[in-house]
Amino acid sequence: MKMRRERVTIADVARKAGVSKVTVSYVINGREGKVRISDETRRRIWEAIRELGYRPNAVARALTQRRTHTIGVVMQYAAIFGGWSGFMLELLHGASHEAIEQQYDLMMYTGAHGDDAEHEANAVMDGRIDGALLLRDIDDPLSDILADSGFPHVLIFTRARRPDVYYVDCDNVKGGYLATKHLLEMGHRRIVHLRGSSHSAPALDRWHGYVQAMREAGIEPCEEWVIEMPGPLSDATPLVQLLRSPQRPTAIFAWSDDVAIRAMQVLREMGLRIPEEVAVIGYDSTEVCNHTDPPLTSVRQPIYEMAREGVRTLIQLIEGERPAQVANVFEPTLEIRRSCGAASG
Amino acid sequence: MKMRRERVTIADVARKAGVSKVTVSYVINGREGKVRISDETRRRIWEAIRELGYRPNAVARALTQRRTHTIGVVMQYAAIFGGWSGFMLELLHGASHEAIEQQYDLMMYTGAHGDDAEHEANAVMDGRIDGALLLRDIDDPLSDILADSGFPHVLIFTRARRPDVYYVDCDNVKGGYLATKHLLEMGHRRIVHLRGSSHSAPALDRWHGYVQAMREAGIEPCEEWVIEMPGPLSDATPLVQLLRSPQRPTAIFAWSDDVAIRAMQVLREMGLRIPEEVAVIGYDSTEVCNHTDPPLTSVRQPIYEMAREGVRTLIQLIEGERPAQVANVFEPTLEIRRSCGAASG
DNA sequence: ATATATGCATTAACCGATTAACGGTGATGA
DNA sequence: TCATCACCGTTAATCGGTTAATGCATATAT
Repeated sequence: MKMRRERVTIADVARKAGVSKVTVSYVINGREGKVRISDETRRRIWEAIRELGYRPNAVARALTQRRTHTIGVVMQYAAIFGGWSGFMLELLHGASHEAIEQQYDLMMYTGAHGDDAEHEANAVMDGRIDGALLLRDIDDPLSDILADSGFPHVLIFTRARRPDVYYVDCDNVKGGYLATKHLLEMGHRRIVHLRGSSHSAPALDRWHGYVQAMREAGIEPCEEWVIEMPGPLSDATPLVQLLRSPQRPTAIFAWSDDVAIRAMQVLREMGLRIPEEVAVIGYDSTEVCNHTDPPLTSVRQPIYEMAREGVRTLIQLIEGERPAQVANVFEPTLEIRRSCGAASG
Repeated sequence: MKMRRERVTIADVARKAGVSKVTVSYVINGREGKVRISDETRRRIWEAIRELGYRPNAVARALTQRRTHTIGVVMQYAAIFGGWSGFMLELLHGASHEAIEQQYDLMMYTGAHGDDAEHEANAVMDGRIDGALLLRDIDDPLSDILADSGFPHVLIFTRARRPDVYYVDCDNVKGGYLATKHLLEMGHRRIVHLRGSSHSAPALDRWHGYVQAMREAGIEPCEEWVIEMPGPLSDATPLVQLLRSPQRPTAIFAWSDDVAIRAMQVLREMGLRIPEEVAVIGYDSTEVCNHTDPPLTSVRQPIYEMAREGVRTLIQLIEGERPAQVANVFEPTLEIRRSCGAASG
């Protein structure tokens, strides 16, 4: 058993068992009803499979069936793995849990292969996956190409631009509103928003929620109060400058937990106490929020469940069902910890 | 462009361009030298490809070439995504970075499909991936099966049991030693070790490093001081009990960052101050250590780089090279923060 | 005695590509 | 005039499976 054996094919098994390839195929796949196989033959075939150490080739099978039982998770950049919160981890956990349960495998695409959308679409639709979960920007053309080709896919953590594209999202306007409202209720007026990328629908929506809450409170948020900070490694000098200004903001609403954590770091370096001098609120309420100093109040979206739901929907599409609702929008909830000065709980 | 077109194959392109399939194949793959194609023909073929919206089928290609340009990351359980630290995130970041750079795609396997090793081996060797990166227990039989079949694979974050199996690891005995030594140098004598699973080579090695350092200091670590706590959600009552005993431990060495964070949580709940009453040290020194309260001193292994190195080695194996050294062992370093009372820096 | 059913398995075609080997011009050189 | 070469491409086989249609005994029904 130690040497590198030649590849064993179904033909080898058939030869050894003294039957045709087709018979072996039927036995392996348990296609009773189509064709009948005697117990004796079945036994001989399994024996041959065992003795030869035969392993079915999924590629060959995929070619005839035009099905791989594999789904892809397509991200915009590999850098999303560089986040400080466990967002991506929780997403993958949910996705793989559901995939395993439904006997699907997972492939990961992180863009930047051939760069342009057409090339990415080629990679996605090259037959290796039956469908894709897209974690992409709102202005990304990939979904359009897939939709035009009738390729099963579901967007997650964003809305879709087209009415025929399935997506799983959380109400980000409401989330942004909840966060800002909480700060307002804690008495803050000068609230800075650290916004995500302008290509990200969640980021834009959360920002709108912020604006809405501010206006509702009779405050017109000025431009300098909205700082684009897509990731924890983004340039923080605009924030620092703002914190040095005479009319220093008293609260920060960060569009994601990791950016909030970065903000807390900045505050600490500047010697500003949280939440006494500046309150901070994050978004996603990932596990890390429980362990920061102070624990980070954050708006929760049920990442794990949303990812599972995305996979569930995708598999339905792959298997020819049409889930009734194209949009699957979860509700965000506020999870109060300590970074905003409210009584935790 | 809106309707779901039928699958376009290379034969369709050939027909439209008025040439044979083979000619199209040669043009697409730029196989100059093998066969000569006139500029005019080449032009017609590309035009046909564009007009028909042809996308090459990677499955068919993989069948003939017996190559998919895809590698698998094989984990033991999906639950590894449930960790509180960004270990898995950093691993995936490094792995996908290197894979992208080398034009490979990534598949993820999280075990538990058919359960037993033979089934898992079938899944891994079913032709969809060219090689695998294994993140598995030390007593796991999967690597043996792959090795016996000559299937390219590399173990990461563990050593190998066989001399012919490539692996990328970090010196965990030394890491455990470093952590314990640091606590000893800070004056601690009653040091508890929160050990990982007994199936995990890193966990066992770190434990041995702990024992070694303790003995070197003339302390025989008693059994109750070593508590098995593989994950942050493991039962913590043994730890709680130990902390309630009259001879309360003054320091905790956790085998991973997330377990260390859990320990800090327990300490906080018991009203014990860190590091004044109990010092805590973790392992991996992931990003989260910078943000905990207090920042967590931890032994660093360069996860990102190790993952890249694993992929690099794997691709060499796939492409027929034999990297000189089978074992690739990185050095751990101590990263002092605040949770042990030492001057941070 | 003939038709029908049942049990068991086979043959042929196909999935969508790749690779090795060969073929037919027209121009050039001996 | 015949051989040789360059040029441009084709034919046939193959990768490792699946599916539809068919074949051929033997047993049972009419």
